[in-house]
Amino acid sequence: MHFNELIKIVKKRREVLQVTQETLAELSGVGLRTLKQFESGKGNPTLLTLQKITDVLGMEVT
Amino acid sequence: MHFNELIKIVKKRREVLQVTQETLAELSGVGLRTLKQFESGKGNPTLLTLQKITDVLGMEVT
DNA sequence: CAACAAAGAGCCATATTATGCACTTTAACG
DNA sequence: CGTTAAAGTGCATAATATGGCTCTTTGTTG
Repeated sequence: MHFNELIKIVKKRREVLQVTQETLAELSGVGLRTLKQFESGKGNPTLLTLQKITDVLGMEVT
Repeated sequence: MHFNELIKIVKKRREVLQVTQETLAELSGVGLRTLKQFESGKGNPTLLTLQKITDVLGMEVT
C-alpha cells in the first residue's frame, strides 16, 4: 500500500471515530506534533509510531 | 500484526526466495546493517525502510 | 578439524524522526 | 466580522535510525 493511501485511511478512520488529533495523540502515546506530521503527509514514521496509532484506531499493520 | 511476527514473515520470505541479506540489501537500497538489525529484531525501521524491503520481496504493507 | 558463507554485533559518524512550544491557517459557527 | 476548535507549520533539541567498517558467531560442507 502506498504511503498516501495509508495516510488517508488512518485519517478517515480517526474522523469516523470522531477523535481529534489531540485526543488520538494522547490515547496512543504519540506526540501531537508527530501525529500532525504524519497525517499531513510530511512524515516517515517508524513502525512503532505507526503501530501505536493504528492500535488505538482498532487497525492493524500487516 | 506484531513486530516479531512481521520479522518472521519477512525473514521467511527472503529465505524462500533464497536471497541473502546482502543481496536483499543491495536490491532494496537499504543498508546491510539496517537490514541485519531489522531481521535480528533490534530495529524500529521507518515505514520507508520497511516498504523498500517488502517491495523487493513482493510483499506489501497494509 | 579446516574453510567458507551467511548472519549477528560493536563502534561511530551522519541523517532523520519524535517531541514540545508557540504561532498561523482553516473551517464552522453565531 | 469575531469567536472557537481543529489542523497545520517553524524552530530547536533529544532520541533514534541509517549505514559503513570490522570482528565474531553460527552453520554447513569437505
